[in-house]
Amino acid sequence: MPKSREPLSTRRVLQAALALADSGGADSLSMRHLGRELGVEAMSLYRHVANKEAVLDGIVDLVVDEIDLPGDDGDWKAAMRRRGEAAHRVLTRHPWAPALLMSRTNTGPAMLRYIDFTLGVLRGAGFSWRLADYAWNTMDSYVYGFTLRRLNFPIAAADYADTAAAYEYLLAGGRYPHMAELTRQVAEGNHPGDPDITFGLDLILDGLEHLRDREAGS
Amino acid sequence: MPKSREPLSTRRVLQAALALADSGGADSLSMRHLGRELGVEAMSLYRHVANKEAVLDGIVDLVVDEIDLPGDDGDWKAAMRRRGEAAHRVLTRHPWAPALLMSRTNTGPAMLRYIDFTLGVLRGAGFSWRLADYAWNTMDSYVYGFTLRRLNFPIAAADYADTAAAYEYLLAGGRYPHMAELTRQVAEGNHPGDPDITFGLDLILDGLEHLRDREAGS
DNA sequence: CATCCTTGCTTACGTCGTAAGCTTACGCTG
DNA sequence: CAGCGTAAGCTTACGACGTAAGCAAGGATG
Repeated sequence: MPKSREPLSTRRVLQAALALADSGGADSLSMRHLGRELGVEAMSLYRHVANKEAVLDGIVDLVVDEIDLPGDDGDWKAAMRRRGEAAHRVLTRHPWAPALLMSRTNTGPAMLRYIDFTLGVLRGAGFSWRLADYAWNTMDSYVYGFTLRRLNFPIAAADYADTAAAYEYLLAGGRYPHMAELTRQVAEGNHPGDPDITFGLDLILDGLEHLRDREAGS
Repeated sequence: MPKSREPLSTRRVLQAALALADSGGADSLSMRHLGRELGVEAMSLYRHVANKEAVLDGIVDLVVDEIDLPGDDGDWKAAMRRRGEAAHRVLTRHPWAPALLMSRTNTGPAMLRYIDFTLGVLRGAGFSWRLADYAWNTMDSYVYGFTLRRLNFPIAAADYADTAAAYEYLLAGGRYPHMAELTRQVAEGNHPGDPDITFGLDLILDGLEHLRDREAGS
């Protein structure tokens, strides 16, 4: 047994915090728990981290840093779609992250790099500054919003059809006729029900392309 | 002073909780604080409400119930746009609400009514069940996502241009060239910067119309 | 009048973030 | 090598939090 353990550092604290959130969700990330995980008292963490807010900011930026930025090979739409899918994938790996990402102002280096890359792709594709700004805002609102909703969807994707049938009691009263019918369509297998992020992604990208071309033409 | 105050009720508890969240944000909504506001001990609330989760579910549904459903006058796009704008407006009035709305499964009556209405509009406009389902999911992911991000935007809309200039130190190092240039454009007044929900709303609605027509044609 | 049920109160437990001050041990200077 | 400053971690403590368990009072019902 090592009598003097490896010393703490901001980096080590944040990595442990990330692991803790991944394994037990955001609720299990307390300063006391985090200290225990590092073999240290809670108050010792404050030597390396201003407060819990700083820990949350830090691990969000660690997550954003995991998002791969595709190379810009000239096809801006493909690059943007891959970027959105990568973000969705990473955020799904860290289910506690989207809520934090959206409800705080994040100006960590990974986030800035990520936004800068996106603006670069759009500008390279001929978007005006105004349109590029609106474009990435729309994209990200959708991607984060979709991911957060998706993670809290009550039903695991696998047995969606089964569960939809079980929910039918809610809809039996005839008060929500369209929802009832939609549920029936899903239960009967006529429609997968489980939404996929690429639907909205392509929809938005096609729309953006159209706006860019119209702006250029006028 | 009335010796016997008006008795509590689930309704009264939820309304007080809503008022409390509106006035002090989600953090100020604790069972103890809520009891104090009603002239009652915290534990007394549990006669009328299962636990705090139920309170949160309840006030979210109260907020959703404030969203006006436009009459469906045959113009589905206008109805959907008004619906999105109304949701955005209501959620902006209750800034604590979007995070709760997105990160929990809400099956309150107001929410169900709201979704049912939306499905009705889309079905009435000739969307297939599959496309209608994807459509409202995309719309809502964007509307809630946009609203939540917008609420946490660091800069009040009014003085965006001024503040953008102040942020420039962050971008001076040349590490984020596109962000720096975008900030400059905003600071110089060439582009408002402040995003507006209708941009993405119209973008999505136009895309949906296109998909519907293509599906009908094939 | 006796009973029960509803409503609200009291007390208590284990958790949380963190302020304030203390101890320990390492590295530098003289 | 002695002395000391400083950094790292520890201890204690405070005022929140959600809520389990049981109690008290008062009105309704037999």
